[in-house]
Amino acid sequence: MRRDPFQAIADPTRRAILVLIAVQAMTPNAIAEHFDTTRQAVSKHLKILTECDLVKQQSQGREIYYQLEVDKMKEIDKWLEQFRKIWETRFQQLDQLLSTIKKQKK
Amino acid sequence: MRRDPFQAIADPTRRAILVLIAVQAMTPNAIAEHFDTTRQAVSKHLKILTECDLVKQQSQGREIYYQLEVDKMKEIDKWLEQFRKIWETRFQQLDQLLSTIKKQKK
DNA sequence: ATTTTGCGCAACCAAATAGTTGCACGTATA
DNA sequence: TATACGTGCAACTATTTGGTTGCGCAAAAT
Repeated sequence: MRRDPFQAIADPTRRAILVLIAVQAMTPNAIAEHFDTTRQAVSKHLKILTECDLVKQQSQGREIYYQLEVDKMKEIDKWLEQFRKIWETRFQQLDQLLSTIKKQKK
Repeated sequence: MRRDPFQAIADPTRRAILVLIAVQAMTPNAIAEHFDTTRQAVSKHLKILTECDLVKQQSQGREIYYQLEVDKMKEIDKWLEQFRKIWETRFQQLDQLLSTIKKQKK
């Protein structure tokens, strides 16, 4: 089974769940109340998110709180890094171009 | 049809294609040579990437060069932004904790 | 002790997806 | 002009995915 953070954040509901529990840990039921879906559906999403370490569980009595595991998000950020370099370079080039035009005007 | 950059980068082959053409624009055939897959499969991935504006085409004779559209990557980066804030805050907190311990040692 | 609540899990279903094969079309080359 | 090449696209298949329903189990409430 393919299970990586990229595949995990492909689903809009899962992205929303991540944003939601980033603020504070929540139970599946509490999460489900925020969306137009059932607890079981949320539970499945949480399972996927847990399997790729984007969230972690924390039992408290019969309730299970899910909270964001921010470290795994860095993996996505790390992959983006290489592209960030590109757009920063291009921005610099644009910047240089603009300042060249500016100088020519003077 | 769901078509957003998050869903696009969920596939490892598509991520590899993006990295590949980030360096320089390439034709579908040239891209396919880099992977253990057929041209048609690559073509399908390119279609998806094109549909969500992560790449753009540039015809040259009968060849079609595909190049990275770096701007759309920023959309993913923008979403990550909110989590980056979290891990930076946590790092600061850890940093403060460490310096507190350091002071106590003195 | 019995009922309710919160939960995970397995079975099932419809829709989406990755990949293959075959074809059509325009561009080069002979 | 005839042939080869580079490509997109449609049809088909196997697999995956998101969602639902219906369990069973353990903790809390009655």
